Amino acid sequence: MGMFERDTEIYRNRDALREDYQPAKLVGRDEELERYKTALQPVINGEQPNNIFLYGKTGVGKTAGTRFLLDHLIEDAAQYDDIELTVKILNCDGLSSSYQIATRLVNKFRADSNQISTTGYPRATVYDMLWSELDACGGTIIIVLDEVDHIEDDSILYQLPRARANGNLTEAKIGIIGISNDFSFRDDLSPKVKSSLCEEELQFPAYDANELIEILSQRAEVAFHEGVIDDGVVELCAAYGAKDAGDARQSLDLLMKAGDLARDHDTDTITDNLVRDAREELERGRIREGISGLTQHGHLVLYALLTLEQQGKTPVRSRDVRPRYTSFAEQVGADPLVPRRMRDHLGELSMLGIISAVERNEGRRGGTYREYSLDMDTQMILTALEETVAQVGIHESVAQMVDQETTLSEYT
DNA sequence: CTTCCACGGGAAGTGATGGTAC
DNA sequence: GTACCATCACTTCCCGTGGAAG
Repeated sequence: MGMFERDTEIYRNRDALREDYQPAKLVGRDEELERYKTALQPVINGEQPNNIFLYGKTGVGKTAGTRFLLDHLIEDAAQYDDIELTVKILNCDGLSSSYQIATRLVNKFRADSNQISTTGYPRATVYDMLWSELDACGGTIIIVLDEVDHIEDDSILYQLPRARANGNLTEAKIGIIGISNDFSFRDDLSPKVKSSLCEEELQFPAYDANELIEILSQRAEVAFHEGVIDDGVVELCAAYGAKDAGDARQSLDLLMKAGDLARDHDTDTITDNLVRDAREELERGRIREGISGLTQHGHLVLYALLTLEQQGKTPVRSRDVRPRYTSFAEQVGADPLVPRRMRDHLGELSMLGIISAVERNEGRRGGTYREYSLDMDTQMILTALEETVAQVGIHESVAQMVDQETTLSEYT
């Protein structure tokens, strides 16, 4: 027996559950894709492409549908000698400024050996680089900006569609496809940008439970061997996805995680219980990821709330979190943040779903304030903190306190 | 009705960090 | 090296708000 041994194989093709898998047919998006196709038609006619704005909640097939159509568009455009089509897809997640978008776009057009740094240049320099890359590429260029709502300024969305009119480009014809799950993003755009970016608007509605079941069944059939999935598992995964705004991605992730758990445990069937375990596991991952992205003070605020929860002092308003937080900050030799900033951290934690906030208003007596409490199991948060945080001194004493379920008198 | 509270949101500014260009 | 440049976490300050108290 070697060191490695093949697992009991429940998967026929695990990739079919991945986000980037492209099934031959996209379920439940017929009308949307038909309209999308019409909006892309000018490309094949060799005309200036439409700018398209696509919106709909997460996991409703916006990105999948876009990739699907653009792959076909590239294929079909190849049959016409007079069309040189280039498609670049950029996910704007984690990029907050037009400057960042511009640097990434320049790099998309450049060879791996010739990439530019994402900081350091003046803004105008980066734009000039972008124009020369676009013109050097030439032909028809479609730029897909996925999660475009992450960009906090209009600049690139204003510049790109107008680059030709403003004389920055002479060769290339540019089409922008903006994808967003934030409905209000469109309304917040300046009128100038709105009119050019939103020439064609497409809306993808959420999947209903039946569509989710159909999608999951379609993928599961490819992904798993016969008889691996218990009755009701697909429906359960679909139900979780449907509850969270018709999100197919979430349902698929859940099914895949359940499959992975089954494989790890050397069992050959996926049961309802395994799906529930998978859900917990995914939740843990989400929390861990959220916590690892926090600053030192974010962690200290969370430790403060954690101990208060442990002592049964939650829900607690920010002014009562503060003394605990400042004492922790002093223990690790950090200057405590100003109250306003500490509240920002509390708000960030509740955005991440790690803690929950309830707004209260006692009018003239108490004004408006928020009461915070932990939204997750204390032990789970503590474990996540331990894995990602190097706040040794605090962590030890907090962990001990949680373990013994005693109240340490020095933190009152 | 007005008053008042503790907030949240936003603007402006600071100083550190990490980068380019000369 | 110097002169710039963008970005981040943060501070400071100010203004607007919901709703019970007066």
